[in-house]
Amino acid sequence: MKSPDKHHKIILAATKVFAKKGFFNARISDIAKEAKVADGTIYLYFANKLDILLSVFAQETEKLINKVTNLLNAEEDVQKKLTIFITHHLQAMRKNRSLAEVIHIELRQASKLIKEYRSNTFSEYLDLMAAIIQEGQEKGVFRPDIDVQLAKLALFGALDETSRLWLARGTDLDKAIAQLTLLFQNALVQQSAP
Amino acid sequence: MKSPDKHHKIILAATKVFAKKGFFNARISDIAKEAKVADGTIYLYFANKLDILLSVFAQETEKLINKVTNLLNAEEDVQKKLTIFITHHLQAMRKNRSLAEVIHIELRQASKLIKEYRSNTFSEYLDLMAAIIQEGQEKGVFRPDIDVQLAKLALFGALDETSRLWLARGTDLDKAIAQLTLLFQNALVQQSAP
Amino acid sequence: MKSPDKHHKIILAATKVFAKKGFFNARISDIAKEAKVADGTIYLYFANKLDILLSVFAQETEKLINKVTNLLNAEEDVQKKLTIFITHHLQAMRKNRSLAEVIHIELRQASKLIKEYRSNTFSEYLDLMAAIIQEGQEKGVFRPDIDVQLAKLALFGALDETSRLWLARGTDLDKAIAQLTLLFQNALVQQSAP
Amino acid sequence: MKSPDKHHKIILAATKVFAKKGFFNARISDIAKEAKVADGTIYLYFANKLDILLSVFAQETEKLINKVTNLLNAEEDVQKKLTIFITHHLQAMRKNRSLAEVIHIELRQASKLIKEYRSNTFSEYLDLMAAIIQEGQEKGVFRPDIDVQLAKLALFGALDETSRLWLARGTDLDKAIAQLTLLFQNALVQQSAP
DNA sequence: GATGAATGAGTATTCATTCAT
DNA sequence: AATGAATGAATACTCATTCAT
Repeated sequence: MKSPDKHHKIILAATKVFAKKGFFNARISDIAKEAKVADGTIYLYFANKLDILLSVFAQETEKLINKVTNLLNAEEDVQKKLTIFITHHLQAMRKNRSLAEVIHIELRQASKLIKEYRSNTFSEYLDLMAAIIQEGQEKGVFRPDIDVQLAKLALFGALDETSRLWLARGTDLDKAIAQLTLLFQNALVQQSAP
Repeated sequence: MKSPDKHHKIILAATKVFAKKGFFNARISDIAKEAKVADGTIYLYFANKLDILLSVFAQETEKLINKVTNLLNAEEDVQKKLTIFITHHLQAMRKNRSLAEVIHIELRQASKLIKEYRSNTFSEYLDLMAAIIQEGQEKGVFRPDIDVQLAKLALFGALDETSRLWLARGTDLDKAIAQLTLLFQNALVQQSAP
Repeated sequence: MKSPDKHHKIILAATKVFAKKGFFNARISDIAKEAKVADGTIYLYFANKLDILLSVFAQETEKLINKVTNLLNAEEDVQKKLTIFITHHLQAMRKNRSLAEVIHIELRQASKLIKEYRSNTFSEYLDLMAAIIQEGQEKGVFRPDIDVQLAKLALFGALDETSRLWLARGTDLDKAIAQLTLLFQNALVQQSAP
Repeated sequence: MKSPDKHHKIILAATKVFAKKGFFNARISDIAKEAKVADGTIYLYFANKLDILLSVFAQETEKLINKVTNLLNAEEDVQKKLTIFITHHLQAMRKNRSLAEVIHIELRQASKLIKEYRSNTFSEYLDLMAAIIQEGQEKGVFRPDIDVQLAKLALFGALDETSRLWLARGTDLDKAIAQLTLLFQNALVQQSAP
């Protein structure tokens, strides 16, 4: 029976190697060495190189979803929920730099290879944002004239670009969290009647 | 003397091929065939494969800068300038789909290879946004508590993510233009005193 | 574990192919086919094409040294030692035509690539000649006014040129052995006092 | 009409480049640049790359023959003739280092390509040695039991090996001239009857 | 004659994947 | 299950030669 332990070791190693070298420049043997298994062993757990990337991504996304869902469920206030999402996303990137690299660089890199690259799991993650915005609109807290899907997209784009700059230049993430929160609260919150 | 015409033909062909296949999966011979020159001819004009990508990117970015600068100079109102930038960027992507692909996929794809990839030229482009925001703040039209660099980043991220979705799903770009304008005007514009 | 057998098969094949085509005109795939392995397999055993040539040369030189050293150790008379060296060298070339080609054509061919091409191992081989000459001088058999290094050089040049002609024209090697022996005995042996 | 001047410039340039890089590593464009002509111009004077090498070699050999023939004709004594040949050969190498490289490295390098590489002209040069030896035998000065062709070969091999060492290590050529003269006089001269 | 831009055949080397052990 | 030696397809780049100007 395939060992879940080995499967995990390979995922971890692959995340590291993909983050460091990029999908195309990563070698199977790099991953094997990092995971301390033989090259051939990898093919007992994954169909091919792309499959490894997809698995890495799916698994990490799953974790993100679970974590942030819990946080959101514990909160009533939609404005605070928005803050929570922004905060958690960027903190998660900071906590797992390799994941950050994999998400916003490698995923795009392989996008030509993956038909449905922003697949179910990742869409679910993005939809957590959509749900917050919609809830805000329904509660009359967020402006009703903003398209939910567009806002979701814009927010994710902003988050992603922010984490890219952090990766590249080591900019201040805490400041970014505060600023993005401010920016999107401004953008979304309904002006209270005088 | 090397023909500028051929240089141009190769750039065009490369943009097309990179957009279609991605940098790593593009073959020099694909580009040569598309440009209707011999493989070797490419090396009379470019040092290597990466150099082609860089040249494509630099040239197209230059065009973007020139075009949008002209449009912005002809406008006084900062809010309208913001609208102009958003509108022009997405329309330029629509007009040159290959460029769109190259910008937001290929550039990241090769980012591991290019140290300063988002270098000079592209930074200049992004700084056009920063200039608008700053001008707005100075004129008292935009909120002063928003960090210019952060806002620039967020806006570009939103634009980029939007064009990505358009590339992937063919979403409605005109609606996106309207919505992003609305969203960022909300986010940035100072609430007038009652 | 890499098979020593395969290493050997590749060396043999390379010797043959280099001898037949020359270093620059030999193709890795020629060697692979001759050795009945895949092209890639060669790179499990050798770093690159030049490394193959060097390995071939080093190994064959080693064999020459071992064989002729044994023969020389079994002989006391220096004049006979000289004869033994000349004889063995040319007979070895005759026995292994490919080696002959590699030694005096390929080695020079690649000499621009190899800094210390006539390095260690081959120098050792040449020094066997020097040792004989020196011993002859010390025993008062060979003329003392001849420079050992020069004589060594001249003798090797003569042997090498002889084997070249044999390769090119198939001249009579046995006659050459007799004649070279005669020539160098004349050249080196001290005239006995009347 | 083809300019003899340009032909000469190319020969000179080729000698230099072949000597420096070796035949296979020399580029036509290197030679063209060195000769200050266009690449294509070379093909107005030579059929192909190998033809250049052959022409270089033939022309330089011709010069050697003419020069040494004059010197030999001015001398009666065969022993002195032998000395003259040895001296002139090594001095010529010293005077034209590039020629030396071309003769003993490049020629062998291309030997697989040239069927009759040691062609007529070069054979003529070698036969000057044979003629000296034969004359010596006929005059009763040189030993009659030495085969003329073999002796010629041995002498050339010794000269060639000597110039190789000079090229590689910068050894003392004057000493080499003296020693080789001594060695081959010993080898060839008939012991005077008591 | 002279040029040099254009050509395109040619090849060492890499690396994902397989499979005998 | 695990190994890692073996495979061989795949490709960026070079350079001798040509030929339109």
